Amino acid sequence: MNLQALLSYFRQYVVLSSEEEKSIEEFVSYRKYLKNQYLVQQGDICKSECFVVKGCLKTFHIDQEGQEHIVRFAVENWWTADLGSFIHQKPADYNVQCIEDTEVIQFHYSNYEPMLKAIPKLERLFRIIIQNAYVAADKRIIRNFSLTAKERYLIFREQYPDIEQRVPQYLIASYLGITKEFLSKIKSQLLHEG
Amino acid sequence: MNLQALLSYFRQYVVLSSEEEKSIEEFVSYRKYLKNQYLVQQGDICKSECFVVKGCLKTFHIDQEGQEHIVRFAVENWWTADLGSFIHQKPADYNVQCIEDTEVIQFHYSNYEPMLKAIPKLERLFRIIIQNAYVAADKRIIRNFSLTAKERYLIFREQYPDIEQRVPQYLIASYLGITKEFLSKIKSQLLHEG
DNA sequence: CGAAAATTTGACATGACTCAACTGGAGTGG
DNA sequence: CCACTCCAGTTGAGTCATGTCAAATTTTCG
Repeated sequence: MNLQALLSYFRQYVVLSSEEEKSIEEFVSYRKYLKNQYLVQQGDICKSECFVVKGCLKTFHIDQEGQEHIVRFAVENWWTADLGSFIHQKPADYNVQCIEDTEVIQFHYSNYEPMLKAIPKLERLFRIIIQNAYVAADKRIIRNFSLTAKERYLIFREQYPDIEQRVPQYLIASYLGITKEFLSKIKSQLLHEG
Repeated sequence: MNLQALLSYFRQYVVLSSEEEKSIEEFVSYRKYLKNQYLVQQGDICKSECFVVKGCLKTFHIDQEGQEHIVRFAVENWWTADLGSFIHQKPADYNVQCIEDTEVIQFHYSNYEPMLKAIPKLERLFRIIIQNAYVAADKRIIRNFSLTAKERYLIFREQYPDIEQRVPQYLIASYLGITKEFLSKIKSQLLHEG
């Protein structure tokens, strides 16, 4: 099992001893998924939190009308799963599905508290990671209120140029909260301007 | 300085020894603000994270067009400030202002890491609190995409009946991402239905 | 090459916004 | 206790951003 990607990610936030690094291995597992496979299905209990080593996934919610809404994407070095479901072991609000063949390092719910107990520094690590995610989510809420679809698209393109290359346009439209048709019109408008 | 409100809030999440509880006192301060006073101003560096003992505040962002957007409200037993600004000591994206006379327990940035060092359990505490806030923010993003303004208003009313009583309607409209006029129309429509 | 998936385009519909006028308290002061 | 102002809320007419639906086109990939 190759945990290098995870360990170097961790090292950005906390200093781990080599025993601690070793011990992480006991709590996690390495797993490969194929394109279109699901890691989490809405309504199920989310059993594992996943760190993406390779690949690309989408997290989406299906509403009462049966419409899909992309909540976020995940690529290399991102976390994904349904955190709320994982933490509280309640039915998931979201689906998580591979857009490409994907490899993840995951830890199972039953290992979560034991791992935190064994390596308390990880409390800090996860606090920082979630903190950043929270701040970003808050900003996204404001952007969705105060910016037009076109402005949001331009920001997305700048912020995640890599993701734009890897995922189909209709998923990006959904992430931005607009229809695929309207995004198409925005793009053609941008072309005919400059 | 009366920290009971804060301590009983903490006890929901972690078990603290009486020494630890005592030690918290060294890191925090108690402060009163009057209605309309600001705790944070957009552009300034946010120096303190605040726990609301009594009162009500709004967090809002002013966009390029000069329009205000309510990000959230805070009442008793909630935290408020600009977390992103606090953590990274960068200019704040948000204003935080009292809607009522308010009393808070706050800890200064310079005490943040020392406090976490002195009482490592608080890493866990803050992880859990922020985790919950993050999960809630994510859900709000989805709601804003998949629900109409009327549906969002009904959910807000159910979720925060207390807040609806305490804050003027035009601020609630802004929180919901709609204009005050449109919220007024929604309400009259709800009246004429049942 | 052919079928399925993704994207584009156009006509029309609508939810929500803007602006401006009006209503109705809640002070305030004379 | 009336007159005045100020602020929040309401209402209506017209507009705009974005959505819906359906058809045409392009791309992807077995």
